[in-house]
Amino acid sequence: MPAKTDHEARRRDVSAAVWRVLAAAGFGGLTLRAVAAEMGATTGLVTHYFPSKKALIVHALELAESHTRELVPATDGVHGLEALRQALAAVLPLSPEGTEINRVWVSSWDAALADPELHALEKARYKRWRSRLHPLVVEAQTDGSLPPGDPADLVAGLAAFTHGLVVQALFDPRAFSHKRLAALLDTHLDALRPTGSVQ
Amino acid sequence: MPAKTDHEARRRDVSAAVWRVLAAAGFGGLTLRAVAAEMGATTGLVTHYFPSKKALIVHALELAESHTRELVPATDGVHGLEALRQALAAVLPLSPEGTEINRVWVSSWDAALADPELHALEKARYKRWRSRLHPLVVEAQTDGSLPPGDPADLVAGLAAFTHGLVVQALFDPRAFSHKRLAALLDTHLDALRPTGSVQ
DNA sequence: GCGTACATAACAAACGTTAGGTACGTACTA
DNA sequence: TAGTACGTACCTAACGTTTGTTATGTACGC
Repeated sequence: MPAKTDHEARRRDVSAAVWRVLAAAGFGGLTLRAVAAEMGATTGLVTHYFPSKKALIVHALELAESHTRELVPATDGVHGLEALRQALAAVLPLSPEGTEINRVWVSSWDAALADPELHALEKARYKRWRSRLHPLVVEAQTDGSLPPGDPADLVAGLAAFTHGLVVQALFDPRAFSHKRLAALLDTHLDALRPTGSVQ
Repeated sequence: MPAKTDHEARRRDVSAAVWRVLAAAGFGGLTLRAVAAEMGATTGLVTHYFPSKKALIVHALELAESHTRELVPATDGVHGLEALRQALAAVLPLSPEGTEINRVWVSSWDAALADPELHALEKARYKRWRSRLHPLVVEAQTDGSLPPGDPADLVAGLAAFTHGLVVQALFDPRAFSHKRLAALLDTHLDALRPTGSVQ
């Protein structure tokens, strides 16, 4: 006995509203009432689709991850260092959507550090991100555009570099323009080139 | 007409309590009542020394910065890349205090991104950090242990790398042990050595 | 008639802030 | 030297909001 409304679609509407609230006010400003108001509805609707605020948060973070993945361009035909460069650039706040995602991401860390369950989810998310970068680094190493050594260390370093830039850019977008961010990433990757390697 | 109690000392006591609350519960868990309970006192005491919660937060962030500075070892007799290495290592969560500071720091970003005043303060704090690193980078460039180019770019990249490691380490301290964090920093600095440069 | 989809509304808890009250040391006056 | 006025240091208690959660009600398609 299915109802007329598309449950999954409506749930996505709620998620979208959650996303808009997060982008505007961060996790500290995420309340059921704010989400409801964003939809022009009441808290009853929100609780109807999400049993608790925690569930709302968890789902919002899953949304953030999938949004991030959507920004990564198709790497068809692109290989080695260039594929890695594109994968890292996709994380930088080079577009309004990218900025929005990163703002949500960074602001989630307060809650994620305080709540054990969110902490574990964030830890796993980081690990997934690194394992997506891993094969790209290995490929760049084999063609000589990245130095040898434990690829996991290189991945961690590149993830760190990228996310560190993200944070600085969020707080000072004027000093870290889109152009400069891209240039910083390029220069950095080039600087890592093994000694003797040429373009 | 000074009172018997040392106002400044008592204020520091309150700040210390704020700090302990932040380290344990993050900014999301920072409430006047939690601070008061941490001191075994009431909210009346807290408001007596800080006019508002905002003032409490601002002071806590100033505290975080000065704590960070205290961890930086004296660079007497140390120069060039080694001084830079020490300055960056001081920011890493290599000790319980370092972990505590970084936990507070990272968790402050949610509030700092949402509130314009805190945003400006955080932006300025980042700028101050970079300008403290700047002369060290220049020195390392002149002695050839860092490649030429705009030192500001190198500073931003190194700050990014370090803070990015901090975040990953906070979420996965087992995967990012003290030993590995130090090694990652060392390897990274060495990888940046200009082509042809030797130890 | 029954389950889904909401709105309405109330709940207790926790929040920042504010006001009033008490205790006590210092400073001034007689 | 005694007495009084005053400012500081807090506690107690309440204020009005806002929070997440929950119970109840209503409309409506199957």
